[in-house]
Amino acid sequence: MRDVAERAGVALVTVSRVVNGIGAVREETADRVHAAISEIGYQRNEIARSLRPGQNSLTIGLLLGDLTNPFYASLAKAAVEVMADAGYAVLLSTADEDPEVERRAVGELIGRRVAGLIIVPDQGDHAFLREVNGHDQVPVVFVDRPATGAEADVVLVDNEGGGRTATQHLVDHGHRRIAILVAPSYYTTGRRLRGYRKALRHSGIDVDEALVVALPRGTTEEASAATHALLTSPNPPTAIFSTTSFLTEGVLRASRQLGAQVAVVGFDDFKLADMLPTPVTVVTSDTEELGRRAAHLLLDRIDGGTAPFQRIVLPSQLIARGTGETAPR
Amino acid sequence: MRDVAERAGVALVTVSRVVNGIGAVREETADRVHAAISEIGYQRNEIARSLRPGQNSLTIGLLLGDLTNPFYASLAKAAVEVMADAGYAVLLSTADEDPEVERRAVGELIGRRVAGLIIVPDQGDHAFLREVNGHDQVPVVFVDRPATGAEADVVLVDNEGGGRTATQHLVDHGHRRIAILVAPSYYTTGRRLRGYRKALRHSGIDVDEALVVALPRGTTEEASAATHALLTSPNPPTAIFSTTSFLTEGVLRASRQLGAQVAVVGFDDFKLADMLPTPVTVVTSDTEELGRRAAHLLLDRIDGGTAPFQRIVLPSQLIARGTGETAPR
DNA sequence: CTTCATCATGGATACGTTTCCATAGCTCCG
DNA sequence: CGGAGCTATGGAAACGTATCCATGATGAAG
Repeated sequence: MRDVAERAGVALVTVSRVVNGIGAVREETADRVHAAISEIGYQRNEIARSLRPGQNSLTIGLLLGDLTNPFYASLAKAAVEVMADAGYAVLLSTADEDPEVERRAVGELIGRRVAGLIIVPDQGDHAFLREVNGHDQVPVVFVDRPATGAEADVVLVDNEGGGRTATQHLVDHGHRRIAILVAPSYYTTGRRLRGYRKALRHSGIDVDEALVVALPRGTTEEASAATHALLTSPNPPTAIFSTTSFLTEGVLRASRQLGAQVAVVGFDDFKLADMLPTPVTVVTSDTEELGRRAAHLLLDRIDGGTAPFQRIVLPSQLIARGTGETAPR
Repeated sequence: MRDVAERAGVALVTVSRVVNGIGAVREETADRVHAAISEIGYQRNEIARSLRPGQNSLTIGLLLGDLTNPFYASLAKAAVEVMADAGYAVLLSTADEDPEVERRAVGELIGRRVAGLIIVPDQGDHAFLREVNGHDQVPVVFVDRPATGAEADVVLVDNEGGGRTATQHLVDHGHRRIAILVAPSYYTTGRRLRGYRKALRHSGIDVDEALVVALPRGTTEEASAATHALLTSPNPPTAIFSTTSFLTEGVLRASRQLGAQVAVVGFDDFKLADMLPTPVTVVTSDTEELGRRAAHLLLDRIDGGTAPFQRIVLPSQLIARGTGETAPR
């Protein structure tokens, strides 16, 4: 900028004014400045700019899990879109369900003076946010799961309702022995399990705890193995509710391998679900909307919004495609 | 930092020294500073830090297309991983194949003084990089496609080789009338088409230009419609090479709808390809490796690497699963 | 005892902006 | 014709950090 000023024969202030289009500058002077700018190839330094008091960095931090998971990818897509429209850049950071990594990542982002944070929190305690967040607390929005030990806006999916819908759907098609696969470390699958229990109780069916299968890591392989075990057991279930798209994949692989005729409903839709030999029935919600809502919530906070913390719950809906509509046998 | 200094009763310099662990500071003094730091909740301001001369921002820009596309998602995942390990943060920006948006996005990133850029360029001219890039040219690495009008390192997939392999595979299984679906605006599909032509010529088969189908936008729907048209034509092909995973999906949908027995090989693998009624044969390459290589190339440049521009081509390989091995009929 | 090296600490400066305040010239009005 | 108000411009300060240089104290070596 100094070079530009020198070249145009004006003071720094004048260049600043021209660049920002603020204040009175004679047209001829402005032209000279513009000429100098394009000759030099000058571009305003946003970093120096954001250093000034009262000026935020126009950058937010987005902290989530493995982008290879379409759920996170849609989330990121939507958030980046909304933020870009609002003039914000997005610092992307991934913490694969590791509390320590997450903590450090938050520190890095705060250190870069992001104006806000969108976090998909893992199950660890998030009280650390208060300390690491420094004096002028940066606004935070949690997505997909609330965080323990920290108060903030949060955008969720109706996990319990979805779990109930999925289970009820199977009951409605005559199933009584319905297994559920859960990844215990996830908040979401816990709520889905609760919906499962409620649906069964509501239908007067006792929950057979042998059919509630906890998968420590929540991987496709675990789900596959668990399904195999369930279906080859003496008293197998006639239906399975898998609470994650990864788990659903495992269930499908195992049941195909066994040639079993088990009904399946999965939580979360996935690509090509309708193209499989038997199209897959799922309960789904609008992941991109999740990201958009979170982004807007964050923007409100950044703009000084002082309303009480919100808890937005997006609806989930069932898409019947085939695997969920087979009768027990 | 000033507050910390005041509270600890020392000068700014001393705090800086303690924070960075550089220079001689009496242990007792350092303890006092540390105490003040945690009392105040101080966190070093990376922005101010990067403002200093000679210090880069430890941030890079990643500019690519829709994250919902698994290809971009894996790329981003790998790049973020490598960069995080090297202590860099990643500014994520998406420009959906729109040259004007891309140009502005690059400007934004440069304005934020990224230390380097990883770009998946669209087909437009990239000479603008030179001007927008300012005086001290920020290093750039292109991924998946080279950019016209700009010299830089680039990491590619062996598109031509992959196209040739895919086509040859179909020829080897007895096919003579092989259609190809191409999105003309993409650099990649153009090279795959070239491989297709070479394979056919090599086998002494004349290319029937009616079987070379250009899809203006490259969407699944277009591919579906084109496949329908091909298969219901008087002289239909017995095999289809679809040059993109989106196109492959369209081909599969249309051929299933028609109940047609057409052989299919797709470029790029996709999830559940092995779970479809007839598992899908694809040519694939390691997308994450693409991102990793790009990241490392960029890090080398940021560290002042001055080697001539590299052009890395990753191999592609065929995975036979079923749709590519059916005989013509 | 003097000189010199070393240690611990501090002051000033620069990075690139923008905001606040100041100044000079001009116009308009009483 | 003098001052008020406006226009166009410029100077100085501040944001938070790290580096360069300086200073005083302490101890060691001669």
